[in-house]
Amino acid sequence: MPRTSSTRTPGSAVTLQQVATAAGVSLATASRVLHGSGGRRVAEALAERVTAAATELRYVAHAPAQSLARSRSTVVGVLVHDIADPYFAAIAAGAMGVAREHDLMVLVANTFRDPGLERDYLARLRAQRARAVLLAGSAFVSEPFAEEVAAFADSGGRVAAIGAHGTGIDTVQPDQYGGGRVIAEHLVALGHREVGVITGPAGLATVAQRLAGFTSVVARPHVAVADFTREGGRAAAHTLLREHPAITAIFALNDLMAAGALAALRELGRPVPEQVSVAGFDDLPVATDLTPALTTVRLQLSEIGAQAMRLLLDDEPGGRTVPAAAELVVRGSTGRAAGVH
Amino acid sequence: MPRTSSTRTPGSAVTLQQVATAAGVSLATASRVLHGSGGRRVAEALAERVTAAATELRYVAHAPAQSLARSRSTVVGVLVHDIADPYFAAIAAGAMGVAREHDLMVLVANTFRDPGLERDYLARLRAQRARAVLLAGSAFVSEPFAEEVAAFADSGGRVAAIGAHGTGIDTVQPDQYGGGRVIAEHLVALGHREVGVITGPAGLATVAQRLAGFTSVVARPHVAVADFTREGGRAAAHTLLREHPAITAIFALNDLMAAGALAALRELGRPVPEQVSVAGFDDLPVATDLTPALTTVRLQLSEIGAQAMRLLLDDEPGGRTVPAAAELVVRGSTGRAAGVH
DNA sequence: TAGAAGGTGGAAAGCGCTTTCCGCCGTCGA
DNA sequence: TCGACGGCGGAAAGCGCTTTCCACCTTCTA
Repeated sequence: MPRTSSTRTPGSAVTLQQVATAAGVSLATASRVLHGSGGRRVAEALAERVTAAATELRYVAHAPAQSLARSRSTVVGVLVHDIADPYFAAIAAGAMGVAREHDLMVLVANTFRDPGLERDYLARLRAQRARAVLLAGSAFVSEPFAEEVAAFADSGGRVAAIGAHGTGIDTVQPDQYGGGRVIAEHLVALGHREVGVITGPAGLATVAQRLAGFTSVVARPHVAVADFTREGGRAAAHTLLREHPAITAIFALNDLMAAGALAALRELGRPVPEQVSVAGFDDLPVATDLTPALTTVRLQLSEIGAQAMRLLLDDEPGGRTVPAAAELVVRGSTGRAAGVH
Repeated sequence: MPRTSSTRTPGSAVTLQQVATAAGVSLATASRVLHGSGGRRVAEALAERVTAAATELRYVAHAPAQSLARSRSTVVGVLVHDIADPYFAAIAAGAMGVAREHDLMVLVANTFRDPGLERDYLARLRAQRARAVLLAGSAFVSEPFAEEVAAFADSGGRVAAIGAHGTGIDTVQPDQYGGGRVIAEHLVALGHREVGVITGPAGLATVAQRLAGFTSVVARPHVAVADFTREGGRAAAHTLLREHPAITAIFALNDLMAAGALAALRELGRPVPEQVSVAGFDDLPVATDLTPALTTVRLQLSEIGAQAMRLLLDDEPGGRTVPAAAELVVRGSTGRAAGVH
């Protein structure tokens, strides 16, 4: 009888049957003691023997078998474009905190911004019978993806998203529009009239919303498209300043690109904010460490991720929308427009 | 007969039996066609009927059932202290890239630096029958944790770690010692004699190694302990400068703390590097955006994560050690010691 | 004192797959 | 012409759990 951990056969895990045998009870009893969801009690004496045996043997339940028998798993999925992007990392961390309160494990699907992979991962999350999936990347609004989302929901999983998404699913809606607007108002109040905007890839919902908020105040900014990375922002800033030398302010649609824009201005020897003001969006931790510190819009990303996970896990009917604030944070990178007194 | 996706009963997923019935073949045949690992072929005509039915019904295999039957799962675990920390995010991203090449999903366990949680997650990863687990956090060298690692390996899972770890498991070893040494040499070459070091929590292997490398050159630096965060670094820098005003250089054991140290120096109005030089470790993306840009030690984190995942997934025997380079990157934050000409 | 009611342990039937057998059929060699 | 053999589809036995159902043993009540 394998009693101590040193005598267990390596390579084969301990089963509940072994625990039951070691404790001298039936399989059913052992199951009731250790995972007692049958809603039944077991006599104290037996229960103790079982837990003792389980501890002794280092037993942990075979999760796949459990999922099969209970037809519900203990994993949830989080779909992100790129976990190395601090924006997604913060959301994921918030979501994970809540998941852990519910004793769930988090399967992170890193799509590398590939729509095909996005679908694929969603299908695999369905295969895993993940209880829920959080679409953290502002997904491309493609037909096949929407179908895959529907299939996931059909098979009994819950879906929530950050930002705008189709019908029926829960969403946490950061006030992207309001954030864009408040940055624009801030720049206008400082006297800026020639303004450049560095946007991200078209088709991303967040991009459209932030931009719409901004243009609701500044009707016709000069626009350059970049790919939501620091390098993209740097290149776009160069382009913008070359083609429109009169620009006195640049609004980058996220902080990463704003960091790139600051780098570009440094390279050009144009002082910030004396000659050109720069603003970002997200308020990533890096914003305070830039020079000058970045004026931006604060999204409480970790809390947003947590909130989305809460929506996924309470058992209310779906289709809800929870707003999340976007708050202007003024730091040193914006100032009065050159020539305005 | 539920033929189209619109007539499927919601809430209950499609099973292989349903696909088989729809295709007019047996369960076994359907299994062979769709997941054909039995090493057997099926006649063309039948195979086509089966795949057609599967597509039609949007069938995806029940992964837990598959894991149970095959007694091997398609998930791997990655254990990190905090996914929101760019250090771990980069490692995780690298690991995920390789996992995806192998068609594996990644379960990310965020331990929030809690040793208890670390153990707990490892047990749950074992419960999931994760094929392998990557210990990305330089784990606390605690006895119970080591036991849990052994239990995981015993039950047939592979284990790899970044940085120093017990026996038998694969490890990727960034040259922490060498990195610490090279920073020290750099500072000494610049004439610094009074040097402060901001270390992390004792018990972290990386901390010990980086520090050891450093002190192999600078025997007795002034040491302040912080908790590996920007705020910790900032506070520690203040302490260091208050207690040892003669310090002309600060080495923070990671870039996050170095960013904090730079902030502290800004607050004190001490110019960097004219009065005080600052160096970090890791070369996170933020390093180039600090002012002045940070002198640091480059670790190719993403590649390190990828390499570790490769070790986990090839089928070579374990216990290997793969070194990873640590390369000095000199930027603007270090300069000649004040008073040295 | 007997019968009902309530509590507790165990046997067994799945959960959705994989995979080993088994048996059928057609082909080929002697 | 007949037996051996190879190829391929299907039946069925698990994989490790959960949970229903049944049997048994105590109480408690009339």
